[in-house]
Amino acid sequence: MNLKQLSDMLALSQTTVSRALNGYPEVNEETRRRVMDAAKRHGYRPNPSARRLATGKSGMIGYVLPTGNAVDIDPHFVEFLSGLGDYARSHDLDLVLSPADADDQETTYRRIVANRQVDAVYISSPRPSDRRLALVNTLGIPFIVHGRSEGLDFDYPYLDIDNEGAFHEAGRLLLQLGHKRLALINGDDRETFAIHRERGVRRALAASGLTLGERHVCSLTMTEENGYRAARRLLGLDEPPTAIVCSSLIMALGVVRAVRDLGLTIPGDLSLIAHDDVFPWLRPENFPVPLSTTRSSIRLAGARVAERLAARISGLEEGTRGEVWPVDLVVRGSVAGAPA
Amino acid sequence: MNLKQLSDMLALSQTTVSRALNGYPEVNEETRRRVMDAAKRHGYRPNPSARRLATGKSGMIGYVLPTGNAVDIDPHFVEFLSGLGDYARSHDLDLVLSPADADDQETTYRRIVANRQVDAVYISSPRPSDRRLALVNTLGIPFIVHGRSEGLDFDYPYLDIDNEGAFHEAGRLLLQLGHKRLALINGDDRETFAIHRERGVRRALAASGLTLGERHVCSLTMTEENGYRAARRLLGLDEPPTAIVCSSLIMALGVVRAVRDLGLTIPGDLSLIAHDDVFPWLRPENFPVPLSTTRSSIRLAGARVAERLAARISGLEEGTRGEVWPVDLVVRGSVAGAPA
DNA sequence: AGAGGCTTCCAAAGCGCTTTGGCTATTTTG
DNA sequence: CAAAATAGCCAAAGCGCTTTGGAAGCCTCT
Repeated sequence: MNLKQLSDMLALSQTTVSRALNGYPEVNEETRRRVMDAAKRHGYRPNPSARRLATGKSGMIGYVLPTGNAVDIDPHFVEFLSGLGDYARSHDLDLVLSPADADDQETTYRRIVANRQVDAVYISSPRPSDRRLALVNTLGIPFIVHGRSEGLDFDYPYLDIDNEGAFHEAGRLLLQLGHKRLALINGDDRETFAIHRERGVRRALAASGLTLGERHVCSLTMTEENGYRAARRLLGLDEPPTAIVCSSLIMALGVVRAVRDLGLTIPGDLSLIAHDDVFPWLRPENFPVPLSTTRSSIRLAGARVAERLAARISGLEEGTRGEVWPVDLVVRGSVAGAPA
Repeated sequence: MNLKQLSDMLALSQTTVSRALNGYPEVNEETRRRVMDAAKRHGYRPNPSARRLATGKSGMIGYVLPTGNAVDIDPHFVEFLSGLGDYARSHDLDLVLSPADADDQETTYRRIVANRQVDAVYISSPRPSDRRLALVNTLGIPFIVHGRSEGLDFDYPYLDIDNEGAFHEAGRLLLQLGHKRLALINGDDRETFAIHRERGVRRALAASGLTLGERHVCSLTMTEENGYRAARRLLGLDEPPTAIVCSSLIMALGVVRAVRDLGLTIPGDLSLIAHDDVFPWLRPENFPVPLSTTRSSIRLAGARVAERLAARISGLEEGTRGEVWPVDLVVRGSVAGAPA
């Protein structure tokens, strides 16, 4: 059932039927009802390929997926996707993932924009002066950044959480508990979120006249193994930290294992706070010692990004508003006063 | 730069240019070279919307993503996606995720097929008599199933691992070590993979004249918390198991925690074998006691599924071949002889 | 009563590609 | 050597939609 058949059936022109269906004003309400009724009865659905060719709009949002043998998509992605899907489902949006060589994403961005394959894109894990942002900005496709960049000479729309604030709070709490030697086990410090977190911890320390020693900060991809290694290294220092702030629950697993291996205890010998993105399959309250966390649902962020993308596509959102979500600090058993 | 401009520039018809580019035989090789050369020089890329409208082919593969508030996409998905992306990237395939209400995926399948939005789809986490398979089979779109169904009256192409064989081996090893009371912590037993795994364990026990008691098998979604709960329950039984086979590394984390909570040890009091899908961020050799596993890379499966989908799209693969990968049993410190 | 303005509809021109059917040389065949 | 086959190219007809530029009919003013 295509437009021609439907309009023949109604003894109307394709023009009128098309307009009736798309809500244009220049059609009699009575006629519109007839058309919409017939369309529904016959299960008419406009062919998206044709519509796309005519309008240049695809009804899809895009994501360039960095791939490569050395590239692992991290598990945060899937949670974000859950949220995105929640919203997209109820708004008939599809998501197209365009795999790209991690070292050359530009070609792919150019392709999907030139081909009008998607109406909008989102970008995640941005870095300072991220070239992708400059690119999509000049390409002129609607986009939203999940996270933030820095050092760019233009504004852009984003959704981020207050990473600096969260880790500042975490640091402050530990200092209040009398800890003097903090350490930070961070994610990849080329990404802005990691930079912000480090900044937050440093700011907390500075307020107490302390600093974060170079040897007291680790930046690694967020695996259990890296958490373990970082903790072993930190706890093997001459002046080991009495408290650790950690960027990921998965790394925290490794930290806990390292502490055990060394015969130490949490929070007796070490206080631990980690960031929790809220995975359904790994919850901080279920750690051997319930884990204090800075908590922010990445899934909700996914839904919100989808919502804003949809708004931008339909022209409801304009400008370059940045949205920053506060982060909860949830105190559980893994923190205590500094050991004497 | 579109086809018309390019053909004008070459003083050829659109027909000839199109054919030259698409490798049709009725064009002089000399001409073809000229055309391809000019196309490359001017960066001509056929507009996919137009091509799709004309041919009905989209160059994309589809996946219907079950979503909903109660639905979590599990982290396996992202690893599978990594593999899929690896292959897709080098073959200019995009993946479109169509979010659907988990309880009504049929509508979405029908839509993407009717609209010719994708050239092929894959289906994951199949169940016995899975209606999705019957559906896509009758809809006539090329597809591959990751996993297997059962009880269907038609054949279909799939890629699966030998879940039954793997868990049979795991069970057999434990029996050889003198264990008499095995337990199974499984995934959702509505899914075929879980059924196969249980079958494998039962078969191993049966060969020794033993059985798997009802109370010795748990079927739960694969979270750390569920692993913990299952283990607590099992180890609290009158005749607790001396060995557990577990369907997931994430659940195994919970098992390990439960064992610790109870003051027991692995492998002294309990032997443990888990299935490892090979996540980069959680490795069995890094468990407090290195974990024995049945191991199969879900990422490689993703790449293979993409490869076969591409082959089916281009007509290189036909029929209903099922492909079953063997699974390695990797023995590490978490198994030992049964306690006296 | 004629000009101007709405309302409501339509024919036809794209959008950029593929594919059908045909045409002209050139080569092969009986 | 005429007939048939082949190679190489082209014009034009789709694919199914949106949108432009009217046009007819009916009011409303002045």
